[in-house]
Amino acid sequence: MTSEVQRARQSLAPYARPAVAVDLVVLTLVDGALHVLLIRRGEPPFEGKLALPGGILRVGDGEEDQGEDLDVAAVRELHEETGLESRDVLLEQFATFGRPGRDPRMRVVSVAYYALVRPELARRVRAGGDAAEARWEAVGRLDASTLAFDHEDILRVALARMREKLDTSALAFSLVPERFSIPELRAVFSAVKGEPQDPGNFRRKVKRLIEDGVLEAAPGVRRTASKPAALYRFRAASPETPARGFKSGTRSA
Amino acid sequence: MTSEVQRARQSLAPYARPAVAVDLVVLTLVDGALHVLLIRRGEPPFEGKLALPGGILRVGDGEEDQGEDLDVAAVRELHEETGLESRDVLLEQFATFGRPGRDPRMRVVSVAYYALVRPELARRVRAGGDAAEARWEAVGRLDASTLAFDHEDILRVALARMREKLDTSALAFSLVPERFSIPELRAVFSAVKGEPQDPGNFRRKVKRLIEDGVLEAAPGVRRTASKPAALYRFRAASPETPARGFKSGTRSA
DNA sequence: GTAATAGTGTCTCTAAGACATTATACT
DNA sequence: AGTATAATGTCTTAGAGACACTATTAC
Repeated sequence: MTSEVQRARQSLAPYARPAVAVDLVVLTLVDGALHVLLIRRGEPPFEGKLALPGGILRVGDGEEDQGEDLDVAAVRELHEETGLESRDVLLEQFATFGRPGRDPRMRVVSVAYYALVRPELARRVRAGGDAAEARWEAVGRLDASTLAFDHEDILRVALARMREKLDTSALAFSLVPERFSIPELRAVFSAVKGEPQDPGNFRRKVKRLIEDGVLEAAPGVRRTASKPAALYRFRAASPETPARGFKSGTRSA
Repeated sequence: MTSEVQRARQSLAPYARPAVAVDLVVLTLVDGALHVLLIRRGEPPFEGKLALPGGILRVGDGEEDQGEDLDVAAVRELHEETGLESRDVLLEQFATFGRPGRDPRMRVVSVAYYALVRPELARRVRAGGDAAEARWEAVGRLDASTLAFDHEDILRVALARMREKLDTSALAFSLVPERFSIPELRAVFSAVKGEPQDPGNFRRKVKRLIEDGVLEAAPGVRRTASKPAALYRFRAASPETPARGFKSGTRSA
């Protein structure tokens, strides 16, 4: 047993290897509801079902050229399947899925990322992207067994992680336009948390972020069905004052 | 480009594959300080350096037999290298590391887990485990470049994730004895957060957990250098009343 | 004008932080 | 007796939640 472990670390080559893929949970907000980008599968397995976009990690020859980093693969797949650039989205690894049998063809370990897309960029995806069959589906409307593989699990874990981080990171600002109104930001919180947010209380929370320098007023107004709303923007990280999201810093004097 | 992606999903076989490993950040508390289990490497690369325990994922033949799940591999490695059983520890996947070149021999993608070990079990590790060279090292004393591969990164990410979850999960209860005193639990918080916790305020927080049924009084006392402390235990999850950690539920009436 | 919603203000309650104080053990 | 620390209590402040209310726009 000891020798087995030691041999494993000494010489990795003789072991059978799984395929390693990168899968993407690409999310955006459409009309106040979370939507996920899905692709209709054209071949078995799961032919005709919807699946998360993704692809195989490039590993080069594995020795001299060890290939691309996981994050690079995620960026590449995102670009290939949506036309989006990495600077346009928040792309973050959140979990890895490797249950035997999750792909009936062979053992596949999938490193999963979520990609948060601003609403104004989401419209371009079908036109610009490579994947002609890509489509946005409302997360709430997906019933069990519409997704291929274990992609329903992956989606669920992505949403759970986002819920955890929503209040303590700058995540929400990647789901609104670069210049956004407070009601728009509130819609993100309502959608991700799955319950409406009180307008007054939410506004107060955002106002604190402005006082703390996390957000700043932006020119223009957002026209709505009634009274227009003022705009704000997320203040980019600077070396002295690193970017913070909700609650990520002390609010001392 | 489109066809490339489609071919990838249709036929995974022709792609070169990385090795997939499971690495473990095994942590415990010794004298109020976090310690991580490390193994002295006996062969290149990084001969003589300390490394996280871990091993290669078993994938079977990859077709008929697709091998073991990632979590199973983590449990197996933990047992092989420490003798610990999965029921004794909190084992949780937290991130995956795949930078090209992180292992000079070949492309290796490592799925990383942290394993939290109760102090009373930690002492058994050297005697019981397979890895005779395993040793506990104080996390605070590790200086850069003592660890092999990118294991310093892995350790850092593990600790960061634990800090995030400490207040919102039951994680802390896996680093104290099954029956623990409030000061012992406070030591866990102090060690993970890296700053001392106020005794009075911390006690008040724990008392709320007792009122809420998360913890319950346990028989006996913990003897200390001065006044003995009362003991408590974490109430196991039940179907009706799922287990909660710090703050993981509403504290309503 | 009316409807809708942006934006403000108020009241209550919970919890965190910074302590001071008391109680009970070990030496 | 003296020391250490478990355990309790007090005061202040920040923030969440539940509202009522006002202001400004589109129609």
